Parts: sequence; C-alpha cells; structure tokens
Amino acid sequence: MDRRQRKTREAIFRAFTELLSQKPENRITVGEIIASADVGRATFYAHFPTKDFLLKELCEELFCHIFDSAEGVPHQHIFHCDAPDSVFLHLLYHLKNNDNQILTLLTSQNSELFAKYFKSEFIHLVERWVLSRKREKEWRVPKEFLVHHITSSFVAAVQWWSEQKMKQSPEEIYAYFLNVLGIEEGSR
Amino acid sequence: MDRRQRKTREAIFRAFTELLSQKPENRITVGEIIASADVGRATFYAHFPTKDFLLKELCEELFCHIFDSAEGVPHQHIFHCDAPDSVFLHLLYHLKNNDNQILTLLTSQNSELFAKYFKSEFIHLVERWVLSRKREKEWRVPKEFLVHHITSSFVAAVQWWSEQKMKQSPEEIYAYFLNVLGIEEGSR
DNA sequence: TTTATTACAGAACACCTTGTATGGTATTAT
DNA sequence: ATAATACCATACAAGGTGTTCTGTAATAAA
Repeated sequence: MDRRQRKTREAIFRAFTELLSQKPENRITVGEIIASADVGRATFYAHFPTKDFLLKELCEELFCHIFDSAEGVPHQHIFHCDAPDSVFLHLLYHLKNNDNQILTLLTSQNSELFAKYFKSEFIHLVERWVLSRKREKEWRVPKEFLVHHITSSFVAAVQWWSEQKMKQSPEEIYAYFLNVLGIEEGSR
Repeated sequence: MDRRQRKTREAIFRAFTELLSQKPENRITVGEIIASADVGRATFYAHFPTKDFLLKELCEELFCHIFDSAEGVPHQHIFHCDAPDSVFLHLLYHLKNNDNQILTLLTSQNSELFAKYFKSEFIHLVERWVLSRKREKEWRVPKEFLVHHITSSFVAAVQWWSEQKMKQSPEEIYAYFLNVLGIEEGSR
C-alpha cells in the first residue's frame, strides 16, 4: 500500500479515536475529523465511504490485533509479548498496556458501541475456549447461552475495571472473573 | 396535561419506537418521525428539544413502568398482574408479555443503546437484591463488581432469549440465569 | 532519469437535516 | 363567550454530507 495512503489512513484513525474519547459518536462530524487529521475532504471520502464505515474499519483493526495475539497467532509484537498463558488473563494484560486505545474507547461515552464490536469478535474465542474445556454433557444450560454469558461477563468485567481506573491488577480481575463464573483456577 | 399534548406525545413515541425497530437510531431523521407521527415540525420541537432527549424520555417511560412493577410499586396494571414473586422471574414475565416494546428494542439494531439505559436503571434493583440476600463477608469479590456482573448477566440473558425468538419459557431462562450465576433456587 | 500513475489539497457544489420563527386555526379550560 | 394554548403549514438560516472538479506532488515502473 502506498505510503501516502497509509499515512492518511493512520491520521484519520488517530483523529477519530481522539474525538471518540471526548464525545459521543453521533456528535462527531466529518469536518472535525478531517480538520484534526489535517486531510482534505475528498481524501477522507476516498478512504471511507461513510463515518459508520470508518468506525467499522477502526474496530476491526483494533480488535483483530488484540484477539490474534490472544490466540497465539503470530504477529508483529510477538517478540516482546510475555503475557501469560490463559486467554483471558492474556487479554487483560494487553488491555492494561493499552497498546491500542481499546480500553479508552470501551470506557468512553461510546462504550456500548465498542462493547458490541468487542463482543462480536470475542465470542468466537470464547466458543472455542468453552468447547476445549468442558464436555457437552456437563452443561446444565445450552452451549450458546453459556458462551453468550461468558462473553458478556468478560466485557462487563473489563468495563468495570476501567471504570475503577484499573486500580486492580490483571490477576485480581481475572480472579474476580473466574469467581463469579464459578470456575476453578489453573485451566487455560 | 392537555389531551392534545398527550396525544401528540404518544404519537411521537409510537412513531419513534416503530422506526427504532427498523433501523439504527443515527439514521432516523426528525422528518421521518414527524411524518410517521403525523405532527408538524414545530410541534415536535415544542415537545422535545432534540432527538437524543426524545430517546431519553422514551427509555424513562418504558423502564420506569416495568421496574416499578418489579419492585411492587403500585401502578396502573397491578390489577391484572399475576407475575411471580422473584424479581427476575417477574421481569421476564413482563418482558414476554411485551407490554411495552422493550424486548423489540432490546433486540433491534439499537440493542446496545437500550441495554445501556436498561442496565443503568436495573442496577439499582440488583443492588438492593444483592444486599438483601448475602452477608458482605460471604462475598469473594467486591460488591460493586458482583452487582455489575449480575446486572450484565441478566441483560445478556434477556438479549439471548429474544434472539432465540423467546422459544423458552420465562422459567427456563430464569433457571439458566440462576445456573450460570451459581445461585440456588428458591430465594426472591 | 524519465514517464505514467496515483493520492492529495482546495474549492465549489447540490442536497439534506436541523432547529427556529411566523401567522393563522382549532381545541381546551375558565 | 373568552382567553389561553396547542396545533399546522410554511418559510428560513445555519450547518453537515457526499460529489466533482482542477492543479500539484509523491510514488512506482521503465
């Protein structure tokens, strides 16, 4: 991809992220974005057909990265990634680092917006985790219900955590999470 | 309140609710609302200063009713309300009835929007429920975390339920809910 | 290095949406 | 009957959206 393209794309993402951390999405105008990103109006629309699409692309970029890393998919920063083994704890570490701006956005006035995207990506990971962990016979509720529940619970835990300004360590949150889920420690 | 006022207010709510069940909130214009409600433009703005405010009022009207009923606060339809005693099961009954349009909205493309409002009202109820049910010493996680978790879990359960077209009975969902929360039956 | 391609800025634009203001009419309360 | 007020229709300015144009600079390919 052309270096110019990459730069403007990045500039737009950065500007939009910054604005999203300040005000609700529906009160952000394309005019503000391009002013903050310092690109021309036509340029913006050459990259993104609409503001909704920009949001979608941003989320995909953000979540794709963090979930790939959680699943051990090789990626750029694997060299200095020493987060622990459990998928959930691993994610909490990444979030605490705030590599990307996920936590900021998950706690902004647009939290629900991102919670939706976060869940829709995260649920696949949880599904695999559940399948690898228990026999179907042991479940006392439908698998889909359980997966949905765990997914929501994790996102809720993360939101609560960042509302607390992340006073707690990832391990503490992980322990809380396992506790309310009624799961014993030690499994990945 | 003037009958004319009540009628237009109702018409606007109805039109807005209908539109919300069809498309995302940010793509609904005031023009569409007043066309559907069949009221003049100036009239709309005499009632609601902005679309955001209309949404807020709608949510308050909707949730106030159902939560009051869940807490046993006397209200209009108490005469024919034979929903059971447990707060949660009681709510599920009301939702299944779909007295108001809460379930429709909680499953629409605007689900997160309503989930936010729903949670923010529901959390107070959960807080009281938790306090009345367990001693603080028994908690192995902070009270706020627990309350937040239960609130999110209930909303998640309701969303899952309506995504399943409410095939299950309120009792079944209630049982699932208690199960994943690790709670024994029998308490209100 | 030269050439062709492509992304860009800036400006102008038609269109839509918002929120306000006007004057006249019908409903309501007194 | 009368005063108050909620209503409609219309018009309007201000601002946002998405497109189109021209000229220029960065990039890739020869």
